[in-house]
Amino acid sequence: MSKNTIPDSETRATAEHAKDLRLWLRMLACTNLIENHVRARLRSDFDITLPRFDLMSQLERSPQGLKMGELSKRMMVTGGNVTGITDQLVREGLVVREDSPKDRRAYIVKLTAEGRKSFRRMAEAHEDWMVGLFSGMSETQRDELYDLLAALKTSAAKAAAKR
Amino acid sequence: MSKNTIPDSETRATAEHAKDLRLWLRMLACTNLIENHVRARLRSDFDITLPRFDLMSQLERSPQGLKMGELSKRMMVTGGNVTGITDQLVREGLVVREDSPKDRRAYIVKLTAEGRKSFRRMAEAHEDWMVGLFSGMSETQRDELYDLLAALKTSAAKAAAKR
DNA sequence: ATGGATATTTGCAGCCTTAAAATATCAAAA
DNA sequence: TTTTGATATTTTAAGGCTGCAAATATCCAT
Repeated sequence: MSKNTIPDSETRATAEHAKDLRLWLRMLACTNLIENHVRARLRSDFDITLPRFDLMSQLERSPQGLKMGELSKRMMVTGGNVTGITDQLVREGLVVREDSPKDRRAYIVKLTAEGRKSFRRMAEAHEDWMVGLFSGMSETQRDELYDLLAALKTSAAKAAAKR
Repeated sequence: MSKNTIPDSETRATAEHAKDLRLWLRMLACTNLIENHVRARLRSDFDITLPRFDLMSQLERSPQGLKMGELSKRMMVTGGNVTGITDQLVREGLVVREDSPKDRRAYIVKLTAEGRKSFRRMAEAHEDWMVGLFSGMSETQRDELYDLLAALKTSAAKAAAKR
């Protein structure tokens, strides 16, 4: 009997294995749910895509502007990618590329006045959506989740770095 | 003084607002980190994309097969999409479309023997990656995270449904 | 001045996505 | 039985994001 109540290390390892997978799948489902919702609303309400919103969001946090490479790093996408997204935003008059005074190879991307105004409006709505999406959780739960995600970020970053 | 230590409801609401946003951004960062890692490894190790892997994963969990519409619902993507992904997998001999005996409009998609074999191999590696990515968290932390995500899923699903 | 990094852009090819129109079939009402 | 409205799926078309590799331009240390 005790042989079955206390799983051997092999069984135990497999069970832990499956648990991590379920954990990930649940997390992915949550994120997709929220992300899809946000994408849809950004499109329907503001006619903008998530990557473009993200880029503007990075710039808003760095009023002095960011180099393309910095954007690439922060957004975790390749450089060629940032070029395309930036092009589009420039076309729409929401951001500008300025020559870097220090480095003639580099551009510094900044929000335009209109871009800043536009972003603020979207960010406000975005925050409201978030409040709504998380409103079913208690403040304690949200705080705990926030802390656990910090632990996860550390763990995953470390593991992803190897290899 | 006490005027500053106890924020009025306006300030408080704004602070809570910002917290939800930060929580989401952190969650998104975590998910992207893991997802990008998984995508990269699926591609480099098995030459497959995440959506295709996901579709096979759904089928593995439903050995009796699934209709296109069910796949669409479970994967949270549009129907036209499932068609494309399925086409590709059929071309590679990993899944088959069988006519539904009940409903002549519908197909039932199933893994082929090769598809099942192929998926099992990938799933094993996938699980190992997960174990690695979560290994920096204690079992307690992972359990807590799992439960909190359940709460989030409920909360977000409810909020997303409105509208 | 030379050679090796660095910052970006470009072009390519693949994939995913939505949206709307087209097919085919089902199921129930008239 | 015919009609009609819903359902299941595909097709088509247009738009965007993505990574990767090659091409440019510039920087910096030797």
